[in-house]
Formats: sequence, structure tokens, C-alpha cells
Amino acid sequence: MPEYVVQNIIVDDSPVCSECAYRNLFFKTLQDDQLNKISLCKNQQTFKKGEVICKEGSPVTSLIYLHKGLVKLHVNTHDGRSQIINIAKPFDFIGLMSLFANPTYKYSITAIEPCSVCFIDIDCIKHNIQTNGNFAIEIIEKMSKVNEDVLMAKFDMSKKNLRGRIASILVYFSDTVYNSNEFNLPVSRNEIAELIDMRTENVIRTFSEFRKDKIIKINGPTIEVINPDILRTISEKG
Amino acid sequence: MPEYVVQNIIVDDSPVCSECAYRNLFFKTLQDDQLNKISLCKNQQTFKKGEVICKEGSPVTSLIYLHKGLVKLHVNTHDGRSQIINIAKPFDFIGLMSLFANPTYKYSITAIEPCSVCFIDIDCIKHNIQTNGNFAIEIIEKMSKVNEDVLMAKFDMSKKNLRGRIASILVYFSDTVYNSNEFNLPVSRNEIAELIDMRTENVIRTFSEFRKDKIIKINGPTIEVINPDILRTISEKG
DNA sequence: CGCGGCTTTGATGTTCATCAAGTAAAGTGG
DNA sequence: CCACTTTACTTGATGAACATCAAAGCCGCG
Repeated sequence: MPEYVVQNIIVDDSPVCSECAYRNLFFKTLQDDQLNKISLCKNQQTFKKGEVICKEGSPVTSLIYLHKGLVKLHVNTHDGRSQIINIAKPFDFIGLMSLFANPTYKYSITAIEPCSVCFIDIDCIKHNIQTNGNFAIEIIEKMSKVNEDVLMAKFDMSKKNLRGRIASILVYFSDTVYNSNEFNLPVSRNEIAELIDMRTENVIRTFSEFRKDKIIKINGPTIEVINPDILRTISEKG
Repeated sequence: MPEYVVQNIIVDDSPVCSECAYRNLFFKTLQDDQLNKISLCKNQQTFKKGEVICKEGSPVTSLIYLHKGLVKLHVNTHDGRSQIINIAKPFDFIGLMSLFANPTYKYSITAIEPCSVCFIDIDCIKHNIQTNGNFAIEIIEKMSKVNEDVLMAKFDMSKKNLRGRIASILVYFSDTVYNSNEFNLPVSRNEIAELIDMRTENVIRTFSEFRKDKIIKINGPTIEVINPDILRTISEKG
């Protein structure tokens, strides 16, 4: 299985902030001494698949970012069901979306693969925003981007039919997350259903159709995309 | 017809920034002299119904906010159709959403009622963010809130059926926008369809059903909500 | 007056949800 | 390690909700 590749930077496990791959993407306006101060109020943890990283309704005390792994952002609906807002990979700034909007999280974050996560105290971040104008701009730009991406993804999804939605999820995993035509599906059929706003049975049916149409192969948890071009076409036209 | 009422502040037409109702909601961390500098790089304009305030794809040069009137944020789909992201009223910070995310607008903004709009040069705003930490925090919080509201609105809408969607739109106009059970519908049936992601015919059908069920009265462009309680129930349960 | 756009209603078709029932896989406790 | 339970997956049949197609009425405007 391939490693995560994000913008050609291989994600490492360095515990030192100043050497963290995030630095160049997010904290580049901070000097070493400022970064070291942030180091002091950060807290790095690992999570197993299925473990809850933060829970809907709990107080927002940290800027969370995903160092390594894969997570889902999800909300529970009134009728006991779950709805997945987004599946996020490293560098997706998972906690940024409602960091400053609310005192409590509007959604839960759960690991769907083993994760390494950094929590940085929110007051520490706020202090840096207030005292470092460039950092403020950087945060704002990142936040805007994250929000817009999520919104546009939802928008695009709502325009597609069942086949188009399934295809776009498969393209997402193969192109954006794993960068490979063969990968272990990290989510259940039911979770895919929650993500694309359809029912489990129809997710399965469409998988079977794609298999019969020789677009994908399914070997237990492994998906192999045989015909990426058709998949992309279905994803776009569907 | 009622005036716009937003958080009990009647929107006036004052051209002086320091007396603008927005000041207390948004620019309260700015001193008079800072605000006066902003005054110098602002530009207030009026738009008639149907006029385009900003166009998808054009460069983002200003923070746009709606002083008076009603606008729609919309995108054009590949197949020539239009999709409405949001209908915004004064104080909704219409241009904030993708202000810092992109060099060009991802959506168009069009007046659906006569509007008074303020454009503030983006470099001017950026300068204030960089030099005034509290202003930076204020902008960030506002942005988060706007984004979250739009996202949650879309989320809630996607869970409702046809009747629920129509009901929620009517509740939105009567409770949030016009604060009255009687109002002139500022959008066509087709525009409502674009907003709730259904077809024009079904919007009309549902309007007719609500009329037959004595929930609303329709007199030309005027809608009167006869039974607000049932409407709210349909909006929530649908 | 008549043209074009918006609205309305009815008939028909598609897509997807729901229900049902059965199989495979993965834990669980003796 | 094996019976037992549970959870995920799979397939088919049926129905409901909404889209699409068609046709006609209304209304403002040149």
C-alpha cells in the first residue's frame, strides 16, 4: 500500500514542530522562537481506527490538525443516523472549520485509519493571530480555502446521481488520498452511503454494477480501479 | 410592506461609516481614525432588482457587504442551469465567504430587490487585519460563522423532502427576512427551485397544495402565511 | 393584438428508498 | 478451537418521491 503523498511532501513523524512538514504550509510566517512557544502548548496523540478524536458538542479548546492518517467529520441526525460531512487526509485542517465560530464542536471527528493528531491550544493560536499580522492573514486564507472546498464538494455532489457519486468517491480515494489505482477501502459501504447521502443497498448495487462493467475489481477490502478513465467520466457526467 | 428588521436595528441609509449600523456589528474594534481611513477606500453603490453585483470569475478586489436590500448568491452549472447557494439579507456579509480563499469569485451575486451595497478595498481590510489583532479575530469569527451557517443550512435542506423545503423557505422569508406573515415573494418559482434543488413544477405544485390546505394564501406576487405553526412543523418534520 | 416569459395542471417515467431474506465475515465466550 | 452471535455485505421485489414531458392559461409589454 502506498504512503500518503501530499503535494509531493512525504509526511513524517517528526515530533519537533520546527521540522514538521506542516511548518512550510501553515506556520511559515512564524519565527523559530514563536514556533517554539507553540510547541509548548501543543499536544500530539495517536488514535486507532474507530477512535473518536473530538466529539460533537464538546468545547473547542484546540486547533486540531491531522499529521498522519485519515478521519471522517460527521454529525448525528435527530433520528439516530449519522451523516458524514467530509473525509479528511493530512493537511486538510480538520478542526479549522468551526474553530472560531462556536464554543462547541458542531461535528465529531473519528479516525478511519490509524492517526497522528496535533492539538494546539486555541488561546495560543489566538495570541499569535493578535500579535502577528501575517499569521492572521495566513490563518484566514487557510480557513477560507477549507470552508470553500467543503462547500463546493457538497455542491458538486448534490448535482450527481448515484453512479456519479460512487464514481467520484472512488476517484477521490484513488487519486487524492492513496495516489494509486489499488487501495484498501477505509470505510464501510454504510459509511459511503452516509457520505454521499444515499442508502447502503444502493452503494453496494452500484459497486456490483461497476464490477460487472469491468470498471473496478473488488477483493475483500481491496478495490482496484481497472478503468480510471471511464470512472472519471462517470464521476463528471453522472 | 415591512422594513427590514435585523436584530432590532433598523437599517438606515447613512453614508457616514462611523454612523453606519454595521459599525457595532463588525467594525467595533476600530477606532474612529481607522474607520475614517476605511471610509476613504470604500465605495457605496445601489443596484436595481436583477442587476449583477459581482460576477462569478471576476477578480476579488473588495469586501462586499449588503447595506440594504436582498441578494442571491448563485453559480452557473455546466449545463446552462443556475443554482442558488444562498439568499442573503443585510448583515449577512455576502462577499465574506470566499474573500480570502481565491483571487476570483466562485459565485455571482445578483440583486433580487433594490440594494445598497458597500465595497471596501480588500488591501485596506488586509492592512487593518495585519495591524489590528482584535480586528483580525473579529473578521475570523464572522467568517467562520457565515461559512458554518451556509454549510449547515445546506445540510438541513438536504435532509428535508419537497414539502419541508418549500415550508422552510416560506418560514425563512416570513420570519427572518420580512418579519411578517404577509410579503411579496422576491423570487420566481424557478429561483426557489434553484435554491432548494428541485424542479419548478414541483415548487408550484407544493404552493398549490399549501394553498388548498389553507396554510398560505397567494395573491399574485403576495404570499400570506395563514397558519405559521403548521408551516413551521412541516419545515421541521418534513 | 400577439409574442414571450412565467405559471399552472395533468400524465408518465426514472431514480432511488424501503422491505425482505439470505450469505459471508468477524468477533465472543465456553 | 469451535459453536454462537453479531455485524457487514449482497440481491431481488416493490413502492414512493420527484423529474420530465406536454399543453394550456395568464400577464405584461412592445
